[in-house]
Amino acid sequence: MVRSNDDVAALLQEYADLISITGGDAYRARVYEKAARATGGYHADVSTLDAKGLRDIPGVGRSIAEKISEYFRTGSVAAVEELRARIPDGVRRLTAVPGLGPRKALVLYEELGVASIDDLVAAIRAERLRDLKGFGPRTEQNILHGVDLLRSSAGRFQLDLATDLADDIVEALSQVTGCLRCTYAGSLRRVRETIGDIDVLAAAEESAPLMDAFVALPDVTEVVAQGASKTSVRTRRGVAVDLRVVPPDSWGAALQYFTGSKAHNIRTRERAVHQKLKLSEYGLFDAESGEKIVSGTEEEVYARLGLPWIPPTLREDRGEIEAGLRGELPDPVTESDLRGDLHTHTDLTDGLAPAEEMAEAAAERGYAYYAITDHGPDLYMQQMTEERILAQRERLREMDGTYGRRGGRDGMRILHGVELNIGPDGEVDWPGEFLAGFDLCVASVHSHFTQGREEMTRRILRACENPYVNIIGHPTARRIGRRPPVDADLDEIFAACARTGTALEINSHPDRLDLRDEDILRARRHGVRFAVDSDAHSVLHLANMRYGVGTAQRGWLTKDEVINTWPETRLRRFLRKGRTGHGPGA
DNA sequence: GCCGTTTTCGGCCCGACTGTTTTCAGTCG
Repeated sequence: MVRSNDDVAALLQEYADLISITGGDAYRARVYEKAARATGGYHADVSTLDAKGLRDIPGVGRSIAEKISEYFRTGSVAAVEELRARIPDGVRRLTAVPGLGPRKALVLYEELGVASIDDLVAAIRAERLRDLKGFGPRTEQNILHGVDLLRSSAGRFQLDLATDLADDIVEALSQVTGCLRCTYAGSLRRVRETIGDIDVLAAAEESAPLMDAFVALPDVTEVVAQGASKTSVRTRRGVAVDLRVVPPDSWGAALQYFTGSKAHNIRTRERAVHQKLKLSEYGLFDAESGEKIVSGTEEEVYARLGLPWIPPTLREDRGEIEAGLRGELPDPVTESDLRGDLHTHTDLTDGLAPAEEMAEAAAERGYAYYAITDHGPDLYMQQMTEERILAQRERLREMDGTYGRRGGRDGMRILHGVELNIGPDGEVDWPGEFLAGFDLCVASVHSHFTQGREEMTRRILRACENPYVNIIGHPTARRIGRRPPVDADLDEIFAACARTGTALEINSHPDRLDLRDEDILRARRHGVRFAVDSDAHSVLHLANMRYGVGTAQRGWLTKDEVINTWPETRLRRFLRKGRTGHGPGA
């Protein structure tokens, strides 16, 4: 659901950015950032909270609570408006360029009048940056590189934003009288990692009531086109949404057509032609007589083409047609197959919620086991120590089995883990003796992203060979639109994972989705096991699992390849890896 | 601006890297 929490979080973050750009107190900016994060991840809808309720949000005190109230009361916040008047929004958007922060953005604006990404690129091309104090030719190159990165994802939206919006729209339209079916199609249904626009499909005898309801939705800011079968709008967050209304008996053909991908559709239409048929969004027809054969359901359409129904996440023309013809389509892992989450954080490090709240929410998801894996000490800003993590272990041992439907010792098992930092040479935070006390260890790259290919490969291989490392977290360390994947010989790493019994993570966070689908397809050929994890830093993030599962499906993963679908005993056996002697107590 | 079994004032996650410097500011995680 699109929540007002996200609006408030965005506003607080914007204010923090503006404070930083205008050279305000850095601590003040940080407080607003923290409040933004806490609000975005808060379990209750902030628009329903009173002053006291607002102040229960961590990091929200009197002043911020008042600003939030002011926002809901008047639609804006005076303090934010004041800074907005001083700094054009384009200047703030400059700080989204990796390598370009608030200080440099202000210099660029004040000295060169740069107030947009386009201005910025023009100024770099004219070599005007290098004369500024603190800038040079290398800075120009780095910023230009950052702009490329940003632009590679420009016009596309993060999967969670698009999904939330689409869910809301589908829910609203489903209530309209006469709406027989409604769902979203397109790349969102295929769970692509970013979304260009949203395609919503509805079935009704009459389209007008649906079209009217659609353009009247509160999120709609602009109607681009309105017709009987298709209406296009733009929404508050800039996402374009198309609604297509089709007659009920065309539903299957339309859904198949609008789900795509284009490449997949070309293949299915080719198959139709070979069978003297014609496939369109209206149905499957006899090519000669023009007589309609089927159109009601996707299953019927595929069946008439000699194919089993193909899960949308597989429809990319990556061999799914051939596999379907051979009867070898994989049965993709689903969210309900998951028995647990193996990578999550608490407020002991950079998470927002205490372990108890996270465990409670995990138990509500029906998990049989749940791992808490806060950051190790090498991520210096997290201030972890042996004492702190051992104290956490004691608490978790007490909580073990007490959450979940059955309660008592039969309840959800709580695993104590850690997210280790893979250092530049492949070393991790703690020696083996200490790591042996954990139920599992995730190890991830968090620094030195630009190492050369050989060094990076060696580094990650070394982590795989560590007998205590069970899962390589977000293996390529990419951030969609912000940081490219690290340069490493992935096939060598995949082979090492298979050899050593190290799982590769599919990190479900919508700005990571790492491994990505193509890499998963390659990795599984090596016989690697995977862990689909939320990497949750708040209770709400636990639900990001759906994106990780979608990504796993796009990588053709079946349940058996994903270790956190396994029963606990099988999982524990896997987690023992190559360890001898002092294994973790089960 | 928030927060407190160290405190209602004085702290605030800290260190590394980069490119620009000639001793450091800015950015990042």
